[in-house]
Amino acid sequence: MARRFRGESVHKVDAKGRVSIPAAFRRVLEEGDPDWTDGLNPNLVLVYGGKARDFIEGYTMTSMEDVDDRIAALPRGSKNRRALEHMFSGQSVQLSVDETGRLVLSPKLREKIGIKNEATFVATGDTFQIWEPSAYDAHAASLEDWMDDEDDDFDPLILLDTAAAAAEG
Amino acid sequence: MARRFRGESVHKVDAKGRVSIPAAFRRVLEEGDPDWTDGLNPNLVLVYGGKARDFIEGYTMTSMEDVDDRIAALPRGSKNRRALEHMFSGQSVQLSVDETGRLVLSPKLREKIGIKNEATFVATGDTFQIWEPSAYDAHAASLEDWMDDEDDDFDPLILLDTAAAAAEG
DNA sequence: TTGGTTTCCATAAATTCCCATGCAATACCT
DNA sequence: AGGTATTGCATGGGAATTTATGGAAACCAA
Repeated sequence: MARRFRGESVHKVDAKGRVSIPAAFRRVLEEGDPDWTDGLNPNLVLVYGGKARDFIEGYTMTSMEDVDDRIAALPRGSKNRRALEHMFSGQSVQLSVDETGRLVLSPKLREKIGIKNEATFVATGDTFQIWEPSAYDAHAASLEDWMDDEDDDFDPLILLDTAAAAAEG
Repeated sequence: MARRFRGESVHKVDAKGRVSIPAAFRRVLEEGDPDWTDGLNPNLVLVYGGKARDFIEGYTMTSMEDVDDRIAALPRGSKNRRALEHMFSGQSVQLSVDETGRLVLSPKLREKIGIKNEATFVATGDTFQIWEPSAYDAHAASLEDWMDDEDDDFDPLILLDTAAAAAEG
């Protein structure tokens, strides 16, 4: 596994849809783009499909290739394969980071997740997500409250205990 | 299990957020970073998530990989997995030790645990913790008081007995 | 020609890099 | 053994870069 995305931060989105990508994420995108070389700007893929998802998902070039390969391994014409192709091929865009470290979110993408002047970038391992800030805060709060419902000095790592995890799902 | 962190010490935090990492911890970080080689500076990951936690947790690269792998082994989309991803990917940073053995705590991290000019580093086995000194002192005192409540001739090693540990939590 | 796109230029604030100092711990020499 | 040179560690300060963000000008497709 290559270097992972880590961290979360909020950035301004201007009238043209430009947003700075967190600098730390740029390093990961660079490593994850086979065509990238020092001085160039890395490419990436944004997936905006999934009606129920209220975020856009960002992939490095290599992790997207990996997803494509796995889809290609499914039986041709199967329902699963077609659904995945629709989402990852149809409902996605490839673009590149610009000279100043920004990417441009087209009006279509902005509307999809309701972004206005700001966007929250969140790492999720080998991909990252772009959210409308308040939607993200609500989402994060629900996850955190759930964790805190446990013992006072609950250690989240307990969730890693496979037995417990299997029992609770 | 690789070499473990041991000991505790207090260090100055300057206006830029720079803090020296206890030298002994650096050796562990070096051993725990597969990319490290003599002359280079080791990388590490700081986890600052967990509303209830009043400390930041430091991981070596390999122990963090281990955590990531264990999270990846949980069912995709399960609540546990999402909560853990949120905490370990979203609420974490990867950074590297600088030339002089320091790391930089961003304002965000300092605020999280209320650090001003000093930080206490505490070993906890395969990870270490960074605390605001007085908060740590209080925490340590409560642990010690708890042990003192036991019998006069109480041997802490009794806590190692798995049956007893499971029964009392 | 109108709205959406790119390019190119500009800048303040945050972050990294480089150099410097006082000590403590250790090694070295005679 | 006694003293001296050497190395490592904790901290500071300032300069050099990188970020994040804004705006004007050149493009373009419909």
